[in-house]
This record gives sequence, C-alpha cells and structure tokens, in this order.
Amino acid sequence: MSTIKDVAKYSGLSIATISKYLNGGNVLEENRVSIQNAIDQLGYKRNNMARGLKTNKTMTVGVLIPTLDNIFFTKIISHIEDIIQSKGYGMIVCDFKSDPSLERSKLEFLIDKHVDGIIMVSYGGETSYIKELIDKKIPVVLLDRMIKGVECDCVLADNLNASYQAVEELIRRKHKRIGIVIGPEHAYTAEERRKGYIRVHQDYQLPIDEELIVAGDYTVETGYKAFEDLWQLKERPSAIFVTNYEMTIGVIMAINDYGVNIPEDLSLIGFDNIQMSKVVKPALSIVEQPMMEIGKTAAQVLLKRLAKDYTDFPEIHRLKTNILIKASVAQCCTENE
Amino acid sequence: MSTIKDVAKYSGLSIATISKYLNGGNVLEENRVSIQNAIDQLGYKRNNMARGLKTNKTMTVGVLIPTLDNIFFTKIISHIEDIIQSKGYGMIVCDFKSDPSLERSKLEFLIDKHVDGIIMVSYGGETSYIKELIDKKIPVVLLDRMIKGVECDCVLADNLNASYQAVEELIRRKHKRIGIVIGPEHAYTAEERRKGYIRVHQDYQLPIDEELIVAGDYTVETGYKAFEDLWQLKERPSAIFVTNYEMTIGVIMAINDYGVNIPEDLSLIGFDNIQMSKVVKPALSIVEQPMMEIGKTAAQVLLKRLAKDYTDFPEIHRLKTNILIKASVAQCCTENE
DNA sequence: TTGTAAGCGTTATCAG
DNA sequence: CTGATAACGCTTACAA
Repeated sequence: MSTIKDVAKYSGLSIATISKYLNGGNVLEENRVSIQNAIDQLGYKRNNMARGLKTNKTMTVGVLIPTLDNIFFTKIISHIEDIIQSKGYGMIVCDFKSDPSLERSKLEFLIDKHVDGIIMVSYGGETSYIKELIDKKIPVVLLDRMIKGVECDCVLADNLNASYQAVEELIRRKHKRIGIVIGPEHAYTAEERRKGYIRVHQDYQLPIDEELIVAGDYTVETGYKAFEDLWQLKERPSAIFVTNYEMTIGVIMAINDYGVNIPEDLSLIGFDNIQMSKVVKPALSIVEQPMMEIGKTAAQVLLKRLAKDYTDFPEIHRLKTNILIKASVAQCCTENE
Repeated sequence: MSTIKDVAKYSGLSIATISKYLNGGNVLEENRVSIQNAIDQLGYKRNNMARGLKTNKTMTVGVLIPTLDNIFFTKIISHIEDIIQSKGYGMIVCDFKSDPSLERSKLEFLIDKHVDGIIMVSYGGETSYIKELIDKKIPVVLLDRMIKGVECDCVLADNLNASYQAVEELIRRKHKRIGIVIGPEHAYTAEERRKGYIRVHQDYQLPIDEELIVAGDYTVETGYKAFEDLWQLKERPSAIFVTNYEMTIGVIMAINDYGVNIPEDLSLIGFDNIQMSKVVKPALSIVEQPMMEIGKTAAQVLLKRLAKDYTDFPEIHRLKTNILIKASVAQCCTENE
C-alpha cells in the first residue's frame, strides 16, 4: 500500500501539498495534474485510520437495534445505510437480541469503536446512556421510541394516531367491542398505542372495557396467548387490532388453530408487514409504518449533527403511518349490538 | 479522554510498560496493581484508531449482502455478529440492493474502510474481486454461493440435496408432474436446485418435462408469474416446489387470486420462512436453510483466517437443510395418473 | 502556493 | 522487567 510520502516522492512535491490537494485545498493546476497522476499510478488510497487518529473521526456510525430478525428494523437500517454511505460513512450494526440488559454493553462496544454518531432504538430507556453520549459529544438519534426526560433527536411513527385510525375504522364499521393487543407496559410505543385506543373510544363515546386491552411483549408467543385471552372472554370482541408484526403472526396462528373465521367471526387489523398481508387469506388489513422515511430521516438528522449543525435541537419527527383496509375487516355482526 | 501517557504519569511507570501490561505482557505484580488502579481512576480506554494505525488492524469485518430486506440474510448476519463481537470485532454492513453492479463499489467501500476480513454473498460472481482481496491479504468467506474458478472459503446450504429431498417427498406421494420454480439461470443456487430436481427424477425414473421448470429471479413478482405459467399448462402440475422465500410469497398470492385449493388442487412446498409457514392456511411445507449455522460457521472460518490459520484452505461447508412437511402437501390426486 | 515539522496514541525494538 | 525512542500515515500550524 502506498502512502502520501510515496505520492510526494513520485510527484516531486511535499507531503503537505499532497494532503492539501487530497482535502480540496488550493494547489496549482500544474501540480494538481502531477499529483493526480502519481495517485493513479501508485493506486494510492488514503489511510483512514491514520486520518482518524489525527481528526478524531472514524467515519462510521453505530446502529443499535433490538434485533436483526425483524424486518421493521432491518428495513429502516437499510435506508440508513443508503444515506450515510453517500456521505462516506460506514455503519457498524449491533443488535441486542431484544434484551435491555445487553443494550448497555453493545452501546459501549460501539463507543469503544469510536463511532462518530449513533442511531439507536432503546428498550431500556435509561436516561444515563444518552447523557453519557452527550457528555462525550457523540450525536445520537433515537429511533422508534422516545426516552422520557431526555433531550435527544428522535424519529418515530405517530403511534397514537396510528392506533386511533385503526380503531376508528373498526368503529365506523359498527364494532363496539374492539380488542387491542398492545406491547409491554413500560414501552413507549405501547403507551402511545393505548392512548390512541382510548382517545378514539372517548371521541366516539364508546365505553372502554379494560378486559379488551391485552398486553403482550411484542413476541409471537404472547400474540398467540393474547388472542386466547380475548377469545375466552364471556363477551368476545368482534374485532381485534394487533399492534406489532410478531404478535400479529401469533394472533393469526391462534386464529387458525381455533378455527375462527375472518372476517365473519372476527375482524382483524395487524401491523407492519405488508408482504404478509397479501399472503394470508383473507387479505389482512394492516397499519404500516413508514420504514423508509424513518430510516432516511434519522440518517439525515444524524448527518446534520455530525456536521455540527445543532439548529432545532432536539428534532422530534413523528411520521404518519398508513392504514390499509382489506378483506379481514367487515361490518360488525349484529349479534354484538 | 485519557491516554497511555496519562496512565504512565499517574502510575509513575513508563508508557512502554503500560502498553505491555495492556497487551498481556509480563509486568511485576506490584506494578500490575498500580497500573490497573491508574486505569480505573482515569477511566482509560485504549484508542483503537491509534492502535490500528500501528497494527494495521481495524478490528472490523465487512459484511456484504444483497439486501437487508430479506430475513434469510439478516438472520445469518445476526449470528455472524454474535460470534465476531465476542472476539472484539465489529461488523460494517453493506447491502447492494440485489444489484450486481453495486456489488463492486460496496466492496470497495469496505476495503477503503480497512476491514480486516470480509464475509459476502456475491451475485456478480466475478472472480477478479476475490483475487484482488487475496492480493491484499484480506480473508474472505463466501456465503450462500460459490464463485466458479476461485479458491475461497465458502459456507452454504446443500442446495442440491435440499431440492432433491423436497421433490422426493412429492414423488413418494405419487406426484408425477411436479413443477419447480427456480432462480435465474446464472445463479449458483438455482443451478444446484435444478440439478437436485433432475437427479431425483432420474433416480425414480420419472420423465422430465422442461415446461415444468420455470425460472424466476427470486422476487415476489416473478414467483407470481411463474405460478401463472405453470397453471396455464395444458397438463398442470399436481405439485409445485418453490425455491426461495420471495417467490414462495408470490406463488401463494397467485394461488389465492386464482382460487386454487391447497392441497386438494395442488400440493405446495415453499422455502425458508418458517414463521410464514405457520401463518398461512393450510400450513405450508417448507425447506428450511440453517441460517444460524451458516452465520456461525462463516464467522468462525473468518476468525480462523484472521488468526492467520490457513489450514484446510479453502474450507467448503455445505450445510444440511431441513424439510418440514405440513398440510400443504397431500397424496397426488388420481386424475393426474 | 508550498514545505517543514510537530503531533495524534499506540506498538515494538533495543538497551539497560 | 522496564524505559527511551522510533515508527505508523496523516493533518495542520507556521514559516518560507
């Protein structure tokens, strides 16, 4: 591997001049040519480690997500990669197996790797993490969930309205007993989605039966179980809204096992995976989060901070979701009225 | 951030001694204690960039996959991350949007980032890439597909036997006209799966009708279209084997649209996504690739090379697939006999 | 505009 | 076992 020194020798100029050229400084046209020629001949490539040592930049951003098994997150980071790579940044990916206790050590790993910035979704929600990062002057963008009591850039879906709209579609179709499968109690997303459920009931002056609100922990298994809980109620719901992808799968598995007919016996709205919605029969209605927009926005905000632009800090982007109503939703059966 | 220098001052020892301690050299017990104490007090963390400049290692490995939208690849890299991180390596992820023309530039990006090793799945299959890497002494492990004419470590599923077994299950159930939806012509995986299909037909002395072999390009759309092609045949197949996940989705969508009953009208075996197989009705039979094993094995082989251990080079790991027969497969309808 | 030279924080060689 | 000291390849004052 050739170095600047080699290029200097080859072109008969000094190291400093080469460096200046490399960094876009002013160099005599004549010299530009001979430097570029030397670079081409030698196949010179700048050594990013040496550069980083000097500039204290690695040109990498850390991406910390709960799991790589979930298309919601991988779609997002796919778009993050697009954006940051166009600016020369690489993306070091860590997942913490959805285990908040791993979150900490993975974050530390990223910091040890001297990433220039971090995009993360936090399950732990500990404010101390972020404060530390801010101390170290490492820009952070939070994804999917805010952390209470911390000033931090954040990009997420408008979960409250997503939930509101989904349930509203059901209410408009005369459903009165609407089950909702939400996430774990401490999760920000779950709280928002619960609020949406409650608000739309209030707005339409429908009673709220706490029995109909079942919490899972965003896994397939708890989705399955949540359905069972709802289905064994004395007064069954006539519709169910499931608030994440994994639990939607669990619910559908349970529905198949219990021989429930969709939408005759039950209307169903799921979450997040547009592909699956087309594969199951009847076609599944879903609430779709704007993964691409989330990823791109997060990357752009981080890039902005990386460029030392701290205007509008903290930026909170609450992106609109999209709802697709398909055959899995029908007018409510009269028996429930 | 404190440096070795600070630790040296604090402990009253020299930089060289601290460095030796840090790298596991022999240091007087007395000094060990005071060094460690200094480190703790100062919160010293080794600067990996400076270290890398010296050792010419970044402690990162590049991972290049066709797309982050595909659970097959993301599951694999999730396990890669597990293994390499336990050895202190970070993972820089790039996807090339399934576009072979992007493959090259992404690979270059990774090289520019000075990754210590690379795990990649190549669609382009250009031997020059790999040769370059070998020139640069960067270990590479190929995933999912071999590249003809290149000596390189490689980890993949035993596609030929996977295909053989799936079709064999169908043959055992008296199917005689078995459609197969394979990948694009130049793809290694597609060729292997085609070979399996042909070999099992030969072994069971069944005629091969080329009409029944339809190539897609591993996308949902071509899966849909492949089904249409098969279904409009004068003599329809009584069973279909689809050889990747995306195309399986496409086929199921088409099956739903065409109102085909599974397994009465058609037996079906899909590929790769175990979750989906449980969600659709009737339960889908699938061939499952051992993603975890693929990821872990690839990471281990790379780690071995990174440790300068070149025994058994090149290692080819052809991992066994698993076949799950569920309700989507039935005995052949008599009408086709 | 160009060149000299001093670091950035490590590792590694070689005396002591 | 320990400590000066010279790299590693680059950026950046500062001087010419």
